[in-house]
Amino acid sequence: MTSDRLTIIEIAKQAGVSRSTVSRVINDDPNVHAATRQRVRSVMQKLNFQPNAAARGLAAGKTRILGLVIPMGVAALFSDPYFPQLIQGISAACNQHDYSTMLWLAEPEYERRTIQQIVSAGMVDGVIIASALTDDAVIEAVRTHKVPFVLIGRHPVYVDITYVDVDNRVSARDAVLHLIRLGYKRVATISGPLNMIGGLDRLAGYKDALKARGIVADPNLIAEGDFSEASGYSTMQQLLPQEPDAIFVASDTMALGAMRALREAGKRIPDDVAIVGYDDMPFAARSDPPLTTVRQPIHRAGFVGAETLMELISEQDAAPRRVILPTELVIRDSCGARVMREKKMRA
Amino acid sequence: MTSDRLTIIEIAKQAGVSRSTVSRVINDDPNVHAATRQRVRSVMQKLNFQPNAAARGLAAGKTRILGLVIPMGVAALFSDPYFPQLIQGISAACNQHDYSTMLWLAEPEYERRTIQQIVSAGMVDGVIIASALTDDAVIEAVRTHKVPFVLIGRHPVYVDITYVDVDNRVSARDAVLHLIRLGYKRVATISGPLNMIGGLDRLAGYKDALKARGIVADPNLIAEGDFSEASGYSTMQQLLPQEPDAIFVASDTMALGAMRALREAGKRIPDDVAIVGYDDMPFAARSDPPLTTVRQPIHRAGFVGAETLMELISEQDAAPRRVILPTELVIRDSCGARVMREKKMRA
DNA sequence: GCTTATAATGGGAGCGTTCCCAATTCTTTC
DNA sequence: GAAAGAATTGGGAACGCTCCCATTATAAGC
Repeated sequence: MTSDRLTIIEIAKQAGVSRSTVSRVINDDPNVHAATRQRVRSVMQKLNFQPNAAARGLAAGKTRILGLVIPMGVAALFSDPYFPQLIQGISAACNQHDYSTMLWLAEPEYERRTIQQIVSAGMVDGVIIASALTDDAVIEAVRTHKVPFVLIGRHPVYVDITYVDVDNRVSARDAVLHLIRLGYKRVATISGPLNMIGGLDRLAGYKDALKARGIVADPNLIAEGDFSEASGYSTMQQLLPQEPDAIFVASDTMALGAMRALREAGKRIPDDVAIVGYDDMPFAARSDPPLTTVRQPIHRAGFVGAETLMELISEQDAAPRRVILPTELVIRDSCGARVMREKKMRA
Repeated sequence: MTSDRLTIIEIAKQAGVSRSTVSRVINDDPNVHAATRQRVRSVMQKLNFQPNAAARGLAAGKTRILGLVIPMGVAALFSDPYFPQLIQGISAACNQHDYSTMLWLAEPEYERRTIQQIVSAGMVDGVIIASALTDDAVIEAVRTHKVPFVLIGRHPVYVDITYVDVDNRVSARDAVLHLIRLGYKRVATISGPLNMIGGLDRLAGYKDALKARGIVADPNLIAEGDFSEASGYSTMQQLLPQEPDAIFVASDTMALGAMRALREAGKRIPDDVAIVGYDDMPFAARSDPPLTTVRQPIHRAGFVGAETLMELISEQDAAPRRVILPTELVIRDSCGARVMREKKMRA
């Protein structure tokens, strides 16, 4: 029974070299003769050898694993395709750079243990924190433990943190300006949760737009949702008595809910109430009517976030980075722009 | 600078015991005096000690990490809430049992490397394979390498494999029988991809139902989709000339597409064409009209799958397990059952 | 051709745990 | 109160790799 685990030593033996040389080949050390490298490689290939991850991690102090932490405070996000897209981006970057992804959904009850594990068990070389609340405990923890990390979404307070984000504020402002330009007079908004930076920034953008046009923001036209369809629905109902003629909704999922409420109230979209969403989720193009929305590159954010984290890991004392990804206002039917243009052309 | 990493030895020193005893406490070995255990525990707590994962993994040969492998052949699944729910279930089980989750989205190009890594780098103690194609290479690999694994969804060929699934066939049959009982004469189906066991089984269930009622299946009323909204849409268009009066769609996401096609064709649901979906995704209850569908417990499947895998890991030579989770036909408006009942009551 | 620099290689010493066996300390029993 | 057994504890030897330094082979320079 020679079914011992395959180790670097066996490879060394078969290739006629030492442990060290095999290790060098594995780690792409340039100080190996080309012929030797080739020989070692082919032995590894032949035996289907894969170096033991735990041993490498222990010896080198690096695991080549990135942690993805998703605080589950806002479970709503998990019921739409936001996270799948983000995860795909991260995973693609990991595959490309020979990293793996560890996933932690931080449910509140387990959070303390989880956090400890993340920061001090040495399981991961760094972590990506997605859509954290503004006062997230995980951020605090990785910060004090000096674990490399990047946020998906900027941080409202700390300025020395690396993050990947879109310009929520400016893109929201532009979306609202689009509505104003189309002639709507009472533009309302359903914001995201205001304990998340994205929610906060998009609301600020909404206000910026009004101010830019000299319009005084009416607090009755502003309501807070939680990114879920249900909240879009109920919040829209609550807003209806204020008779808005247009509404900027901080996520497509909520926009769907809002449209459902409008439909039930007998309002036509965009004729009675125009609507603009945010995200450009796959379903936005297929809703009835198709939703005008702000497209943000979620997959790309995950990809870039992971790559940025890898850079942070390899450079010690790397300076914090801020990556802002571009957005795009996708004009479909729900904002009324098309209808109006057609009318104008007919006239 | 005594900023050396905190190890078991420091804990031992401060608690006045040996390495071994600390290790015993960490691993809940009963052979430790209660008082000693207490003392060690409090020192660990005070210093916020977390044993090094790589070292444990190396020494014990166990990582307490489960791998979740999602072959990305069917990317469609990733754009609806199926995976988020599944992942949440798995993650919840892991949290509860002190495991972590490693995530691999197996993109075809990287698959070989990824597979090797999964099976022979010792990163994980076992793997969960979700929605694999029927001839998946990953399954082959974990099988020959004797890595414990469970499938989400049964395997069409191997019978000695542990899996968690719902009874796709029977539940699909019941859904179709429901339509037949309501009096529909030309019941069509949009199946899932036929290289996935779920797609296969649900189609078989459809045929079972027809046969049970002595109806000869009309191949023109059967069309294959790929679980995506777009495929639901185009497949429905293709089916329309056959003039079905009801349709069983193998996923809610496809059902959404089918409804869009029907709407565009001027068909009323359920009056002109009744429709039944599968999954009971969150959006099914809110579609227009609300979708009658087969509810399957996705979150629970993930949870149970993870727990089952943990059992497999701890018992050597465990016998394969087959877990079948219950489904439920959720009757809403799209199948016409309510409308009919109301009509009947009025009469 | 001999010295010196340089490219390749080898081997010892960890990395932080667990596991096993031996040693010690309590208990129990007669 | 001594012997035997059980409960508790300690320490050496892995686990499979990387890292550093020493050594050997090769190339370059005069």
